[in-house]
Amino acid sequence: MPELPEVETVRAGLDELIRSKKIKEVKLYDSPKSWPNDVVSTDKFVKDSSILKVRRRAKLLLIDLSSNYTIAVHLKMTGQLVFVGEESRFGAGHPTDSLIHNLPDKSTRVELKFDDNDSLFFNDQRKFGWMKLVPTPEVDNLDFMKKVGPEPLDDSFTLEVFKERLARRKKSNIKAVLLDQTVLAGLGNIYADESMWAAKINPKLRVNEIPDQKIVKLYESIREILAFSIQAGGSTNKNYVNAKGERGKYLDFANVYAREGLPCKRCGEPIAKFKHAGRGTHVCLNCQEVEL
DNA sequence: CACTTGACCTGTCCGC
DNA sequence: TGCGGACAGGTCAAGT
Repeated sequence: MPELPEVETVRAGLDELIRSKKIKEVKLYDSPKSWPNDVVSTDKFVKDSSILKVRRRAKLLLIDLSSNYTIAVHLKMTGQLVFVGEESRFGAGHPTDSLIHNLPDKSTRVELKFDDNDSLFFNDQRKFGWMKLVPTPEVDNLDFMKKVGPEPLDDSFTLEVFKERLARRKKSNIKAVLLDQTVLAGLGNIYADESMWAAKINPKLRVNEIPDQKIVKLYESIREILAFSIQAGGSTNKNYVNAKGERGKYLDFANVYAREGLPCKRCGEPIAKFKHAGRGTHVCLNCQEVEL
């Protein structure tokens, strides 16, 4: 999925598109057997309630309902939340770069139907994602919410906070640490690689092997890159789309992710890709001083 | 304990 | 064209 900028883009789009709409019906397209996650069913706390607002914490979307319940949605790798309204159904104003043409499709798991006949589709090709219904006051008590690290774009996320979080994992590999949601919320494979390139950090180093001045640069880079990507509507590599079914444009500006073999934008050496911390990892061997 | 690996699924792409 | 294997943006549980 979707990392922080993608989830935030979906959140902002959804909040605008579905806020105050009333849910008329919840339709499940997948049998519980093939999708054993905890699903929103035609529960009385969903049907006939209205959308109050759409929130985000880390990579989790929280759709607050007037019933005082919240639909929590995790998109994982391939989840999509796509709104289909009057305009997209009948062509006028249909986004030109929409990747979504006809819904429901093969990957549709859940449809929320609103009383004005607009719909919100939850699609998920790989079925890793989930939706669950939680009483709104209990959202903050979810294990996930208690464990997850700070929001990197919050004002309260200072350089000192970042250093504190990293200090918990001094001997660990920096890439694994950046991907660890309990250290810091929201980074995934794309933005971890992009941030380390910006700070000229070798992803193979342990946290305590990185000079302080590069940690400072990493802190700034993470915030700048995430903010920039939100402006660009996130990254679409394969599946990701926003709430209107449109692609994100961040990868047009990416420095390393999905650029294997292309020249580094700083030094011109070709970008390399290798497996590290269990993930495809993109670096400039020269700028980041990486030995394969 | 802390870190690494495999599993969850489906689709796509690459090499033979 | 067909088939097997590797890989894909995330997160757990299980194993070392």
